[in-house]
Amino acid sequence: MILENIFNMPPVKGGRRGVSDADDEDDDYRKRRDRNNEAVKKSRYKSKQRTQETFTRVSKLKAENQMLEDKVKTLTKELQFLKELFLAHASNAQTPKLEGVDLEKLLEDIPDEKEKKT
Amino acid sequence: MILENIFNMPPVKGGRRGVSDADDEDDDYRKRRDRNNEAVKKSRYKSKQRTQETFTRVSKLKAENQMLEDKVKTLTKELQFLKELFLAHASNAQTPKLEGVDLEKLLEDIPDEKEKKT
DNA sequence: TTTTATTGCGCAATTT
DNA sequence: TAAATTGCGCAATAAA
Repeated sequence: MILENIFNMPPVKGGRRGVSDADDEDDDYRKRRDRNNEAVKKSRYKSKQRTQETFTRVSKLKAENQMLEDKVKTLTKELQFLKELFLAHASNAQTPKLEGVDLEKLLEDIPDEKEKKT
Repeated sequence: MILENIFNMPPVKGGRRGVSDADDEDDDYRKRRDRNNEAVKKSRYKSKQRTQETFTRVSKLKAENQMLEDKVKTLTKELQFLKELFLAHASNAQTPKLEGVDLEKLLEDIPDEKEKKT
């Protein structure tokens, strides 16, 4: 945690460190720098990928959301309709005012709880 | 588009460019570098902000989505129930099998198409 | 301790 | 001409 700089020693051209080392350490340094530079590229690439995916994710979720909202709207309307139908029938069993409606079609339109995504 | 380097001239210590310029240009250079460095920080900060917001966006959308799915599920069940009720009544008007159900409560539970977000 | 992964930062090229 | 972006390398340091 102190001043180790174990990884990289700045190119200290003037002022050798040990005694029996010519340019071996320089090569080592370069080698390490190059490897790190590669790692950096890799890391940044991954990062960009994630960001991109996140944006895509937002798009998908927005679309899914829209679909669900439409569905809720439709279901609500159908329920509203049935509700009125019921009330009418209940309050006046002898006057099937709405009885003539396309009940069959309505029942067909009822979603069967299919379409379950994630 | 060529090799202009209009913005920054690398610190060419040795080898003056003009003749009547001592370190004015160096100061200029520094000044420009510093300003650019600031701009860079600012830009990267904004970038991170956007990324962060995007992540937040995903979370919110996911939550909203979950809510909508639950709602659809509930509405579907209610419709399913009414559907059966209807069929029972239609096929056998004299045998109100399901008539005893908590119709009132059901009707109350019906969403009133409120809650319209964006 | 060594190696790889992340991150902040500055330079320069390029874009706006 | 200045500010905003972006690719890139260095070094510190976090994570393996």
